[in-house]
Amino acid sequence: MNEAEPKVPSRWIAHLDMDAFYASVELLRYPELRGKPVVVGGRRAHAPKTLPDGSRRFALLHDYAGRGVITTATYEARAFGVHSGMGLMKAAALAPDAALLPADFDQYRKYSKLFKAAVRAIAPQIENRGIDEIYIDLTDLAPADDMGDAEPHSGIRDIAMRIKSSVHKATGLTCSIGVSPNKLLSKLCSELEKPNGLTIITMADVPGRIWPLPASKINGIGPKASEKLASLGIKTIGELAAGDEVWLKQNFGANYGAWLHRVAHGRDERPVVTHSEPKSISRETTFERDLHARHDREELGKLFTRLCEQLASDLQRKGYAAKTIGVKLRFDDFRIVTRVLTADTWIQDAAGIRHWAGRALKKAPLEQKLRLLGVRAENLCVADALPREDVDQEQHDQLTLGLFKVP
DNA sequence: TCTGGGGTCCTAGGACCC
DNA sequence: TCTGGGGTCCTAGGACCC
Repeated sequence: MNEAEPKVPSRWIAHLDMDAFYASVELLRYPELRGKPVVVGGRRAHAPKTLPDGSRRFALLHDYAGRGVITTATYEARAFGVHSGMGLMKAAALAPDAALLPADFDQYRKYSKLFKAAVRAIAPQIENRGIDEIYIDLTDLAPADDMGDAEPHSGIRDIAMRIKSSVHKATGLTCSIGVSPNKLLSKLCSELEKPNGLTIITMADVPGRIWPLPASKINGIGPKASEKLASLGIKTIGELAAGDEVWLKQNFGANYGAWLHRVAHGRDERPVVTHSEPKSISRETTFERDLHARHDREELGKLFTRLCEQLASDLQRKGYAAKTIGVKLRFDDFRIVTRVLTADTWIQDAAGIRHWAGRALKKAPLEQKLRLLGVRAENLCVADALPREDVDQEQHDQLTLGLFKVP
């Protein structure tokens, strides 16, 4: 911390993370599962059944067969070593008796709106980071004498406690909050006392509380970068901070190397962005079994058309038209290929998406069996800002378009 | 029996225009 | 005739995040 800090006004930024969000929402519905290992994931088939006596029967992890992954696990389930992203089949070997619930995104969106509204009523400067996380700029709410490194930040602690209590009152759910001068540090420290935690740090705490953490905890240092860092003898954020900036740039490129050096010292000037427009909207599906473009042509054709219809409905519901349509394929060996095409009109309807996605698909190699098919709309614009005649509404003949014909 | 679905951002090469 | 920038758009892939 010998280098001069950038001359920016000091800020108080909070990162709020709902505790085991999806699983916790499910426990509100099924309180009898409280205290037990529960995982959320997979598809519809395993919804709980209500018995004649009113009690409920839950699917267990060891009964699962398929390609699903864990979306969230309760802390009781995590104790068995399962975690989000893990395949359900693998998780079943670790925690066979854990209850398995299907994800119910409508319900999670409802609780997401509730907790965000509760926070907004106290602190309106909110940046969405997905369904269960937000950044909050508390700078304007902080007492003037609470800025800087002076302890104990009682004013900012009061505000954070009020937010936590308001979220709990609105949803019955707990969250963890980290507060610091920037988004990077707040994200790191919101995790330090999970669940139901509150952690406040300043730049002076970086060596003591941040440097001992693994470098992979930093948002933006994923599996690849972590592995490369480890191969260079760097495991912790402190070791990264001790690395020479020129050396980091040589190993990771000018941009990423400079960024690594900055974040290791806890520096981050990114603002809290309270509004943004989507850049792309997509739909994709992993098949129950791998499919071949030729042998399973009929089945693929139906799936392909359905994805296009779902995407069109998403676009229209959200009020966007797209100029670029793409497809995504995942082969049986997990290799991913994408192909996109930019149209000469704005596209919003299923037939238009099907037409351009079909043309994009023709550019892709299709010898290998497929595991996943996806359709994506990019280059979006707000549809009602467009002259009506610029939106392509003509009905394309689905029988003659695309590779996967529909019977 | 490995490994979902929805996103963002960055890089890099080629086309094309001035 | 040859050499050469810069800028923008399009495309493909990949890392990363929730």
